[in-house]
Amino acid sequence: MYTLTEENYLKAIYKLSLVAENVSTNRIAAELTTKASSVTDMLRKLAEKLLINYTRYQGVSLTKTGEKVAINIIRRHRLWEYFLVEKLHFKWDEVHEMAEEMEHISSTELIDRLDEFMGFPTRDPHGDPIPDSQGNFKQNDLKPISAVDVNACGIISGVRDHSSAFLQYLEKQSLTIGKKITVKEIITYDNTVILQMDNKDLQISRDVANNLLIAL
Amino acid sequence: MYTLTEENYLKAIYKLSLVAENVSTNRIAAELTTKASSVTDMLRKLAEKLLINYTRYQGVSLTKTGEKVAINIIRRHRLWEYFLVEKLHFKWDEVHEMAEEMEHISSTELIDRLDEFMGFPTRDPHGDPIPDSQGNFKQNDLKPISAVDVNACGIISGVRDHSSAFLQYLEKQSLTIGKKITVKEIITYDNTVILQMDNKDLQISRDVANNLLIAL
DNA sequence: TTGTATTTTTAGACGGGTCTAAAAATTTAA
DNA sequence: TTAAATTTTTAGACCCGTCTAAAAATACAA
Repeated sequence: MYTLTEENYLKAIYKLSLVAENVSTNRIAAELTTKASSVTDMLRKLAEKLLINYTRYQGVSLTKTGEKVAINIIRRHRLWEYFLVEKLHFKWDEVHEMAEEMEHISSTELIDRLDEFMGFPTRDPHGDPIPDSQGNFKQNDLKPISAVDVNACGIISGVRDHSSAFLQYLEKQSLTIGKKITVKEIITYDNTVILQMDNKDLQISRDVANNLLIAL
Repeated sequence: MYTLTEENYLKAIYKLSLVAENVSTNRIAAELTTKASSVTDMLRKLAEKLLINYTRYQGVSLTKTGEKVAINIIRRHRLWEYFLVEKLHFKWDEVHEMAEEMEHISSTELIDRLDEFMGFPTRDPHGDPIPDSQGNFKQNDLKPISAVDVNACGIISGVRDHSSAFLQYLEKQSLTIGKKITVKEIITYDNTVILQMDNKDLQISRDVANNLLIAL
């Protein structure tokens, strides 16, 4: 239906749309580590196929169709990640690259059967919601630890950074999905955060606090 | 490691090598439904990468490396077919196209884990052997029903034609892998074969007899 | 063995996706 | 409000895999 490259552009635009209404050429180029000129070429192509709204110099947004396609790619990605972790016992920091390839397998019947096989999971191994076959899902309502008040208490429920370096660090500190934590103190000097978890204190840097999401 | 197209060429050459020592440009073109000139271009490229032995006008054969790559693609294809049938409950005539896409997922770790997850199966849903992680497998020693003597008796163990039309026909006639059959008679007029299976007689055409393999 | 048919290769072109370099539009700052 | 900086687009090129048309090599047949 769509080429691998088109799918990757749609996914990138969707992701960026979540943090900014209008997505710029340069943002897309950065996200896909490609050049702005390449992006412009592809935007023209996607606009022609009615997958995005695009006028020169004005940035882009997904059309209804484009959004549907993007959500479907994300569904496939997250279902395969779930499969890799739950069925093949990969660790949560090992699955991203593989899922990047697998998300382009086109059969919807396959994905629906996979979904059923795994019991219709609603969250992937990183806590991100898995859209159902209709594309419906509830967006996470989570906050980075860096944004909550002292004495706030919540459940670790997601990450903003999916890099294996970050995930491995979290794993090592046992800062995994489902853990209950309390924010004890925020050091004003460098925004280091002191957490309590399992009755122990734990220090995390500003960057980590920024990328670790909790449900209050 | 290799592009999708390179992998498809290697697989095609491997397949054709099983029935003819030296594989011609035209045979490959037919197998991949492309043009001879395109094949020539790709052969030069594969030869440069030391995956095939190629001299102009002389046809090609796989190098040791090329064969290893080809067998690995076949391993991936057959493991995914097994997965689709055994875990996701697809029918044996539905899985070929999906597996054609999935065989190009590159991670060997993934394939080895999948293999383990399914208990190291040795045959795919069509009876073809699945190479192990070292690339070892025993080639089937099967005969088409059209090539055995009257009164011969054996177990249906494979097919030569993997088209869904053929597989659906077999399914309908219950001529599936594992069934025990006896060749009762061969009509000399048109080589129709009369089989006995489950104490019932069954007629199959010359073409069907040619594409249905049994272990004696 | 010589001519014809077939197979294979070459030459040149095209589309998809990418790049660099330069031009155009937009934004920011003086 | 004009100049400078930044962003975006265009122009032209390249690589990959493909194609058509034509040339070259090989195989077949009289």
